[in-house]
Amino acid sequence: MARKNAAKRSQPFDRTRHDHARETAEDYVEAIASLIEERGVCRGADLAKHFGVSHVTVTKTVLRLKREGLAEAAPYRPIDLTAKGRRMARAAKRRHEIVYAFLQALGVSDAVAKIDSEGIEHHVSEETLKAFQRYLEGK
Amino acid sequence: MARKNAAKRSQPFDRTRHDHARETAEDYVEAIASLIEERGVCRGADLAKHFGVSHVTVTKTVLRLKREGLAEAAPYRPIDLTAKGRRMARAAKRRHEIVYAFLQALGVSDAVAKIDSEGIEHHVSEETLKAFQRYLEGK
DNA sequence: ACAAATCTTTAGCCCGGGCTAAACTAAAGC
DNA sequence: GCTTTAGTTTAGCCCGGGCTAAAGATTTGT
Repeated sequence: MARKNAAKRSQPFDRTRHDHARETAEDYVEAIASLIEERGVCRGADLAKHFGVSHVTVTKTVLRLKREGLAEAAPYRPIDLTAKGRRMARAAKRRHEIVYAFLQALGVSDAVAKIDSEGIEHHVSEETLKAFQRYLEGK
Repeated sequence: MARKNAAKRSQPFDRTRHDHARETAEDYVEAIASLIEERGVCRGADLAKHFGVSHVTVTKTVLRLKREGLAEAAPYRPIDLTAKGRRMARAAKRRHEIVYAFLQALGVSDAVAKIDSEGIEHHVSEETLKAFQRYLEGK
């Protein structure tokens, strides 16, 4: 993903070039958490079905999550989240829910609100999220 | 970017796996159009500065845009958009402006609205955009 | 007109996230 | 217990979008 402007890059905390990887990680930990909640365990095949990608892609991505200390799994065993992964999952879920409820409150149909909220959730700052919440409360 | 669910993939028009590439293309044509408008021509170096990436990355991306019939440029010459590229740029700009105005109207600060709208614009459907416009008009 | 400065391209690398094919492990059925 | 079936991993490929280093083209200035 292209950085949006030069200013951002020259900041002290020069953002990683891999926003996209972060988004994927958020999607995965969120999905893993929800699958564990729903059916007790999360298997690679479940994730493959959930995201509509091949199981091989899932394996590779989960490998990265392990590398980054977000997930853990013994070979051929179900996937679990680390404390860090669970924290990220909770945060992502919260954002996701707020965005989804907000779009619905604005009059967007459920189906479209679902799709759009999945795309939007990774791009709303805390400030914007607060604005969404204000709207939700004030209506 | 991971596909969001299996359903979408099993649709007749199985969406391309490269949503991300489309977003980049939209950002680029939008930037190219705006640079041409501002200063008459758009050079690779301008884009590099605008996105905060190396000029080499710009060259590669512009090559892809040419391949896809969105941009055109003779070697060592300024970059121009094709009719198709201009159409995409107009559509992106419109979406961008609506999202930006909407966030501001919701009470988000200008700076944050600017950043968030850049991330969000690629993920709002026409239906959501309509809802944003309704809110803008009705307030 | 030529030298210097600026801009662009090419070559070659990295990683993320897709894929298929093939090998391997674990679970289920008999 | 052994075989089948289901799930997982490994190998090896593709493309997008980052990068640096080096080479080539254009513009500018004297």
